[in-house]
Amino acid sequence: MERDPVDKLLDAVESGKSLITNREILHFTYIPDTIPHRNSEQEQITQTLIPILKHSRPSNLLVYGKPGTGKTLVVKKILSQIQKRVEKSNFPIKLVYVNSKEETTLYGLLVSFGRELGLVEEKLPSTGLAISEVFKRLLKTIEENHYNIVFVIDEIDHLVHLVSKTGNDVLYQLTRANERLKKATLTLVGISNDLTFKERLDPRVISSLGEEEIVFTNYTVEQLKKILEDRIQLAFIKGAIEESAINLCAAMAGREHGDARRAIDLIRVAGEIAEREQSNTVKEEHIRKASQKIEEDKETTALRSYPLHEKLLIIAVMKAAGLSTGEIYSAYKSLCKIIRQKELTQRRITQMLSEIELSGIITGKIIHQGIHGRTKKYKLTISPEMVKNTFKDELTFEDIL
DNA sequence: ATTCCACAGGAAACAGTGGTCC
DNA sequence: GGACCACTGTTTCCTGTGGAAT
Repeated sequence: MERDPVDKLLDAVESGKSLITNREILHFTYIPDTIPHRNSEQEQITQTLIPILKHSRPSNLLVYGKPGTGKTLVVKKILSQIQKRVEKSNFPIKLVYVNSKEETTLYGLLVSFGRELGLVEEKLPSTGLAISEVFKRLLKTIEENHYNIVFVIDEIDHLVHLVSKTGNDVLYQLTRANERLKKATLTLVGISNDLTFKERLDPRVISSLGEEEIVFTNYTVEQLKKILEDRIQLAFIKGAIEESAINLCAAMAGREHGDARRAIDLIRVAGEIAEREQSNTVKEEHIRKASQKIEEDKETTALRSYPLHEKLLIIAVMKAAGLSTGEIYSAYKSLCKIIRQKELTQRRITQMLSEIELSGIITGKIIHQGIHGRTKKYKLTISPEMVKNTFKDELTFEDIL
């Protein structure tokens, strides 16, 4: 009698033991008691913030570092420690943490700042007001409550990008807010992934925001390995991961500017794959598979999240691989005709192409063809099958794939 | 030495949405 | 109910460009 294949599989999975004992620890946001290899940075940051405890205004602070170097974790940890110290005193310190990437607009960023200060919808509506009005209300609340604010702006480079688009000088006003506050203070802590973003800043802002700067250097492969070992000890059963796998994992993450988040992600996914394959240990091949899976997942989510015309354009590039903008534009126009969509102008399409190029799904190369003009030739960096598979469920594209 | 192609990509303006305020 | 605001996605208009062809 042949056994049911599903049953067989389920039996096998049940009898195989789990390699991972605590998944929570395999997420980067899990904060261990100590953050490894960042003692000097922690000390520096604490130094600059100490004036708060002495009831005076500390320097504004800029923290730099590539993704996954632990910047945000360190800042959050220190601030919560400071807050604990002053909790019982009658000297209120308020910590406000805002991530610029989570807000699409400048307005939204200021509003979420206001919400943290306890301004409700009626006092600070989330649309409709002038930005200067929002600002006025924020300062009024701070002043009235005699708050001492530490305003942490994560990914401040993104904020600078937003500001430069609208031409508003909110950052400047923030850095000078103390001149308008009499019974309260405002300290800014900016966190940035981009070491060059200062160049795009108004020089008046740099002088006050960049009073103190702290750089988080990239983790070395050895440090990554130590971090991994710490987490593995907590999250995997003993001996579940082969030494060579840890080495490979640290090396792969180290190659990408020492990103600890990526290293931990890699080991987690590798563990899951190994479990599914009912392997007793996590081996090098699992790390490799994990790396590939993470890449592919990133690509499919990116593809899915594009709006209609961008998707059409990606399909057009797929069909007209290696062709010039003009040819891609005609391909796109005929696709529009088939699915009865109004086509956009060529100017908009060139813009979209460069936006998609930024995400890495397509690459473009400028070609000078003499009398045949200048153009940019695009091609997909991912496999056409990937595009087809991702889009095949969408009814709109039924006729064109 | 000029000309001239086929776009790239900047700047500005505009339409539409969803809101406040008085 | 009209003036005003922020913001997005778009169109319109424009200037610039490297090198094959002349």
